Amino acid sequence: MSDISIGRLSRRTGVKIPTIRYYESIGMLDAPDRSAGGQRRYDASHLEQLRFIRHGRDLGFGLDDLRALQDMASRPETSCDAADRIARQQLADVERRLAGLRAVRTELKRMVAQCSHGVVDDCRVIQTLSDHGLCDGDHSPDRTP
Amino acid sequence: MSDISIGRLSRRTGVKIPTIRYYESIGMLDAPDRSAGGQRRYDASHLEQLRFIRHGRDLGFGLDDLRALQDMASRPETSCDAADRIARQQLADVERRLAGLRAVRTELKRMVAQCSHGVVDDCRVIQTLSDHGLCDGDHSPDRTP
DNA sequence: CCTAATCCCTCTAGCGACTGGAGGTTCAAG
DNA sequence: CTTGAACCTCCAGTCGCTAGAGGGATTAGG
Repeated sequence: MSDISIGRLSRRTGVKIPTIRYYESIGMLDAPDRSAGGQRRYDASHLEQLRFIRHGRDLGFGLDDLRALQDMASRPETSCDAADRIARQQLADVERRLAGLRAVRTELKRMVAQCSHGVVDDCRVIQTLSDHGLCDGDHSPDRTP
Repeated sequence: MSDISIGRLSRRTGVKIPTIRYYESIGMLDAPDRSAGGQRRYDASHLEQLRFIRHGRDLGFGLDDLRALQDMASRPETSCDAADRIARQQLADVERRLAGLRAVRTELKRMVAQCSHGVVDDCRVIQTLSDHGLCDGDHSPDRTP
């Protein structure tokens, strides 16, 4: 109905053009109709769908989770327990990462504060990296797998 | 001198075996001597080097940064300004991500708290994802690029 | 109607930082 | 000397994009 080009859709959602095509290629976003010349023509429903994905990504959900949530959204009479579970999981994950990042920040701050701005041999930044014993040692990895 | 096998090195540093080999392949970790049969034999200096990398990774430094820091560590009489800059940058990055994650946590909490545990059509989790207007809207993306 | 500028197409390959598996070799204890 | 654990190489896959090459489509202006 609205006949939106991919560039326009990109501007309206803040999702880059290659990313939109990528989402289509992995089945996250419905394939739109094409113009006579083969260009993608989106409508309001795609806009909505892509905003859903974008918002979910911003909140840190993985594409698999979003697929599941999208799926639920399309069946409004089913129970939302699964959605709730996914969101709670995500929240727990975010809390975990926050805790890790806070510990990391603490150590980075100490490193930076103690740097004497002299020579590498006296530099707290490099000393700390070389010897974990110099720091509290209870900062968990930030790896976000 | 110490003749450490890769498995032992892995256990001592908490770095997985394939990761150790990967580090060697990209030139992050010095290639060790080999046994007569071609197996890697590490010594104390590798242990130290790998702990340096491990600790840096735990603090969220990228491998390129760590390469630079390692390089500096090996030239103790040079100025540590560059090291300081890298660490400050990393700290700024961590602060940015903390801010993003906190915003994300806030919205996730609201989503979860308002879920009525009924049917998808009334589920705040899915409603929020569908319509960004329902939330404050100022949570920045968590993408960690 | 024609042209130029802008947009869009597919396809392939790459990023960072690993992780895992297949299929084969070596080491160390008994 | 045998056995089983540990090691080797090579390749492919993960996640979520992102970029570039080499072309075709669309659209606004003249």
